[in-house]
Amino acid sequence: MPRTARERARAEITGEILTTARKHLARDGAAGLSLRAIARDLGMVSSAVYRYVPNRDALLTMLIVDAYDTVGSHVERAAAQRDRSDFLGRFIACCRGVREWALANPHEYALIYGSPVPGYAAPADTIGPAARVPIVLLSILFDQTADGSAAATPPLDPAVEQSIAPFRSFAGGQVSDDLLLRGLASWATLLGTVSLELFGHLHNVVGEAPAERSVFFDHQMRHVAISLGLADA
Amino acid sequence: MPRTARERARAEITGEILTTARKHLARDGAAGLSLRAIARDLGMVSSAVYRYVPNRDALLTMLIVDAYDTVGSHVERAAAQRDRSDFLGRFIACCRGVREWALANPHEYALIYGSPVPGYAAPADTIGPAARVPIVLLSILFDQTADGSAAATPPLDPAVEQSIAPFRSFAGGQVSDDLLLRGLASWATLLGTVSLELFGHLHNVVGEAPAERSVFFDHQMRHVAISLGLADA
DNA sequence: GACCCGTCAAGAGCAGTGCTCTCTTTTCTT
DNA sequence: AAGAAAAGAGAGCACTGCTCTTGACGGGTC
Repeated sequence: MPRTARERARAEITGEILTTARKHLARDGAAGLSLRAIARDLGMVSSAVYRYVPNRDALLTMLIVDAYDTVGSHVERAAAQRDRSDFLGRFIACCRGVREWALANPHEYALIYGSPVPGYAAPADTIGPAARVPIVLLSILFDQTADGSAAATPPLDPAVEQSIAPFRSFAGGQVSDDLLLRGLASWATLLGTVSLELFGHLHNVVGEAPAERSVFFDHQMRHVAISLGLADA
Repeated sequence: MPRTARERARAEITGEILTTARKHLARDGAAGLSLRAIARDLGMVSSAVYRYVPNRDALLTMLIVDAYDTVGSHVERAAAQRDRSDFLGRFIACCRGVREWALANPHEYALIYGSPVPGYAAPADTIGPAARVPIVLLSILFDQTADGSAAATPPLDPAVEQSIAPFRSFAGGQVSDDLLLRGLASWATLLGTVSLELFGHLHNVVGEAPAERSVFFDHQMRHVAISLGLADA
């Protein structure tokens, strides 16, 4: 925690810069994010901002971490409201949580799950926050496996098993390779479906009314849940 | 076709601008696309470019249409190499075609399937080219249905059926609603999987070696094919 | 064949951007 | 109180998209 007045002021101004940046991001998107505009909003000169933020990319990184954290906590909260043994309920809550947050914060979603900004490499401090949502999903597969309700695992091509070695070691061997692969497919379908909707690829495909979009999404996610063995067909 | 010398010159220069823009897009991405840089490459002054391209957004639109067309023709060609009755082969060829093109042209892929550029609304002339790949996929479901090998359609919630009314009318009623929904899920999984890989979300999840990535992708797409009834589990 | 109008290239210029450098002021520490 | 560290302010560089004006060239028309 900050002690001296200077440190307090520094933390405060840094916070204000971040808040303003978030506001600009929500309104104009990542590409429109301007350090000068932020400085103007805060009534300071552009060069002064550089005392707090090394450069534009660093600010973007902070916003990325922030976005991962907000969607992560949103999804964690949504999943926690269901009974732990209600695997299907947790899964659907999770999916809805991602979509709700994405619809409410489209630019933040685009920032983390859309095209990476060119010439920008995500630094290591994003990987922790980025893992929060996948971990919530993975925990369902954990519990499902521990519960004994996971489907019997079919034989897999060794090369396929080998390819997800990093993921298996992350999961600690508590989930079968087959289920891990299905989980990754679910993750891809979830993000794919949200991205299709958010990026405008469902025009003339799914009705525009929010209720239609919701019903469609829920149905698709239920379909995914079935393929995970979380629901009956 | 151009007739007068002036029109010929105009078409030629417009083509050169597009070619150079494509080159810059491939190297620097959409955000780094600069009319001035293109003008420099072509040995003309920046304002002269505006004789041929109304503004940066219009150039982006041309590149978007171009990207949709190249991936579309690439996938069409890949699918056409399989026997028409080989549904699974056509589907996998299609998926691989999308991924191959995406890996070879990451910025183009990001341009059309990643975050939309802020403040930019895709004009109507993109929807035709954008539909080419989905149409290839849809044609497999057409043939599968005509062939009688599509699974019997389970009863669906009327609200769900209603939500995909635009898509159903596009498909002309030749494919069951259930299969259309599964098809959309497949499309989402395909794009989701490619996006995860391309946008760096498979780090520490799937091995980095191209062979591992390929094996993983093929397995996931086979899983999708199963859910479409194109392959046995 | 002469003319004249439309098209084009070029340059200057405006407003904006990220970022750096220097200089001054403020604030904390000794 | 004096010195050091931090912060603010401003000028400046190189770049962007885009507009406007000026001058030159070419091609259809009288």
